[in-house]
Amino acid sequence: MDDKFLKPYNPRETEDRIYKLWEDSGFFNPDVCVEKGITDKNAETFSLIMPPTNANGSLHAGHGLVMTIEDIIVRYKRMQGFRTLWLPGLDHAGFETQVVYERKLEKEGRTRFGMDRNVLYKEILDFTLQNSSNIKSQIRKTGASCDWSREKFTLDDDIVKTVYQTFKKLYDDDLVYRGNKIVSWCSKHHTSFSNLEILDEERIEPYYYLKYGPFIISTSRPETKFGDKYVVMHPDDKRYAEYTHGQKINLEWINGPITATIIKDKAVDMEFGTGVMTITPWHDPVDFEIAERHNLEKEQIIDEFGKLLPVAGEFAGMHIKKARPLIIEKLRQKWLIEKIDENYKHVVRTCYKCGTIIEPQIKNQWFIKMKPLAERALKKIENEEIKYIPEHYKKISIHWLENITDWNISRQIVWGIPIPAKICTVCEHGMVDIENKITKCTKCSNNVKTDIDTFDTWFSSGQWPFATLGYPSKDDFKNFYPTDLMETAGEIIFFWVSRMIMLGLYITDNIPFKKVYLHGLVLDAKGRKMSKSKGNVIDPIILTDKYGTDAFRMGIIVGNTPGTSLSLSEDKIKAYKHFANKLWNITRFVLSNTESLPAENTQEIKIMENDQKTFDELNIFIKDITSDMDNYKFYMAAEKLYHYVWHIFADKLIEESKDKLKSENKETVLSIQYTLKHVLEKCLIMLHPFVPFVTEEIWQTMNLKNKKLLMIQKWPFDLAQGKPNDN
RNA sequence: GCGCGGUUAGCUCAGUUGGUAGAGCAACCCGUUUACACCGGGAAGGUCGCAGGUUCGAGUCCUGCACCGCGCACCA
Repeated sequence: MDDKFLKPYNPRETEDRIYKLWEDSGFFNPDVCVEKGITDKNAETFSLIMPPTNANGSLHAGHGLVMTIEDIIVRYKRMQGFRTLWLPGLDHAGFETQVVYERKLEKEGRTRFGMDRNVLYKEILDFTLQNSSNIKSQIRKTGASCDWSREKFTLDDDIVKTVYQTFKKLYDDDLVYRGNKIVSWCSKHHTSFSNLEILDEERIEPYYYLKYGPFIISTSRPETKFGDKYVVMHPDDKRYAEYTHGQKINLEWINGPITATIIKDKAVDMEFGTGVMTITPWHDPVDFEIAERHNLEKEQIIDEFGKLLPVAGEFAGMHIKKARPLIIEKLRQKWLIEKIDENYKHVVRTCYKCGTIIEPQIKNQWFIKMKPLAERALKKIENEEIKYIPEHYKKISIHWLENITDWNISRQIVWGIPIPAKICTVCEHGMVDIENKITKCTKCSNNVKTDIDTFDTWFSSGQWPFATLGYPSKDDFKNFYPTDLMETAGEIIFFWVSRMIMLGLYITDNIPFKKVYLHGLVLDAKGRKMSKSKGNVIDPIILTDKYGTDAFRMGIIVGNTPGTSLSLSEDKIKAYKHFANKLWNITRFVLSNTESLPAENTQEIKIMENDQKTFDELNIFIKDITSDMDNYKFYMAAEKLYHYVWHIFADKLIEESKDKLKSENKETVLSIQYTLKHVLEKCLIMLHPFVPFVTEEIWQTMNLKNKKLLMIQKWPFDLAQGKPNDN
C-alpha cells in the first residue's frame, strides 16, 4: 500500500497532476478513444456543446455548476462506451465585455466616445485574449473532460463566416429587414437592445396632470411633452363628442402657443385618467403606432445621450434628469399643472446592465421576422422532438414563442461581429453584402456607406451548435449533429435556447439538440442571489482550493434538482470534503487488508454465502444508479452513492469484515477480501463522474489486473443487455 | 392582465406510475488508543399551505383559495 494513504487525502497535491494525466492521454477526444480501441468505432455518439464561457470573465458559481453537471454526463456516457464529444468554447460576449471594458476606460479617465473604432476593437480584443487563458485554466480546475482540441471562439473566422451566411439567407428569404422602427435605447451605453435586455421595474414617482388647452392630460414624463401636437381620444368617448378627428385647436403650451390636432383612435383607454392623451411618437411605442396609423409627424425630442434637443427651447442641451424639475417649475408658473399625484406606481423599463431608464428612439436597424421561425420551433417542441428537463420549461417556451416579436439584432457597439451590410446614403436602403462588393444603392443608385453596427451576440451564439460542428460539410457536423443535449441556465431559455432551436431548424432543417437540461440559479447559503454589490459571491476556485474540486462538485450537485435554484453553503462543501477523505480511508482499510489477495485468477475464489448477498445487493444498487443517470437524476445518484459508500460499505461491510479477516479459515478470508476489493472498485467507477480526482488517484494506486485510467473504465451496467457487467 | 413554479422535520431539499412519510446538515444522548485529525452507535423531530372532491386508500389525481418566488405584457 502506498504511504500516501497514511495521511488524509490531499486534493491540492493531486488534482493538477491527475488532470494532466487525463489530458495527456488524449481520451477527452472521442477520435482518440476510437483510435486507441477504448471506444468501438461504430458506437453510438453522444454530443454536448458547452455553453461558450465569457472569454474575458472568471468562473463563477454558476459556471461551476455547468461544468459539474456536464462533466458528470460526459464521463458517464464515455464510460458507457459512447463516442462522446464535449466541445468547449469561449464567447466574445459582445455587450457584456464592452461594458466591462468601458468601465476600465472610465477608471483611466478615458471614454469610448470619439475613440477610433478600430483602435477600440483592438484594445478589447487584446484585453479579452489576455484573460482567456485564465478562464481556460479555471475550467480545467473543475475537472471538465472536454475536448480541447475542438475548442471554439465566437469570433473564429469559420464561425463568423457561418453567421454571415445565415444573415444572407435570412435576407434572401425576406426574413430580415431594415426598418425605421422604435427601438429600446440605453443613453448610457449608446446602443439599442432586444426586448430581452430590458427589465421592468416598478417605481413610485410623481404623476402630473397637465392642462392642454381644454383637456387635462397626464404623464410621468413631462420632459417628453415639448413636441406633443396631437391630442388623442377614443372615437366613442361621449365626453369629447364635440371634437372631431382632424380638428385644429390653439392652446398655450410649455414654450408658448401651439396648434394641436385632434386624433380619434381606439387605442385610447376611456377608463384611464381623463381618456385624453397627447402623443410623443419618437419616444413611445404606443404613440409610435398611433402616429403610423394616422400618418402623423414624428419628432425627436431627446437625443442619444438623453439630452433635450432644440425643440425644448430654453431647456435644449440639458440632460432630461436635470431638466425635469425645471420644466415642472415652469409649468407651475404658467398655471398649466392641474394636480400632481406624488405616489403614482408604474412600471419603467430599464437597461438590465446599468439601470438607466430606456429611452425609446426611432432608428433604422436590422430586424428578424420571428413568427415564421418560431412556428417551426413550436412544432418540434409540441411534438416533443425536443424534450425539456424539467418538463415545465416546455410550456414556458411555447408561451414565449407564441407571443414572439421581431428581433432587433443591430447593436451600436464595436465589440462584436460587424454586420455585413451597406446602407444607402440617400434613401437609407439596407443591403446585405457579405462579399463587400456593393458600391451603389440597388434601389436608387446613389452611394452607399458601410453599416458600422455589430450583431447582437445572441444572434451568433444562437447558431453555436451547427457553427461549432462545421456546418454543412465537416465530419463533426455529420457525426454529432443534432447534438444529444443542451445543458444551460434556465435564465437564458429565451436569449439562447429558443433562438438556437429556431436558427438551427432554419439553417440545418434539423433540431440542434434532442434534450434541453436547464439548471437553476446558484444562490448563497441564505438563499439570496449572488451579486458583487451584496458581497455574497461565492468564488468556486477559492472553494476548490480550500476543500478540493471533488468536494465542490458533490456540494453543488447533491440536492440540485433541474430548474430549481440551489443554496450553496461552505458547510455543505466541507461535508463532502469529509466524504472524499472517507473514501480515502476506506481504500486504506481495503488495501491494507487485501495485500495478500492476488490480482489475477480471482474467479477461482469461492464466494461465501454472506458475501454473495453483498454482490447481489450491489448489483441491484448498480442498476438503480444507472437508471438515475440515464434519467438525468444526478442529484439522486450522488446522494445514493454517498449513502451506500458511507453507511453500507463503511459502516456495515467493513465493520463486519473485521472479524472475518481475522478468521482461521482461508476461504472466509479470501472471500471477504475479494468482496471488499470488488465493492471498492465498483464504487470508484460509479463515483468517478461525480468525484473524478479522488477516484482516479485511488485507482492509480491500486493493484489491478488491467490498469488503465479510471476515466475510460467500463460502466458496471451493460445497457444493451440490461444487466450488470461481470468483469 | 396573461403565464410558470413553489408551500413536506429547526435548515436545505427528495418523494418515479396513488399503497404505513425520507435524506443530508444542525441540535440531543452515549461511545471511541484508531481504516477515518474529516470516527461510531442511539434516540428525537412532520394533522406534507388551507378547504372541498375522486378513491378501499391521496404528499401524490381533480376543483377552489391563500401566501411566496419568477417570467411575459404598449396603459399614456
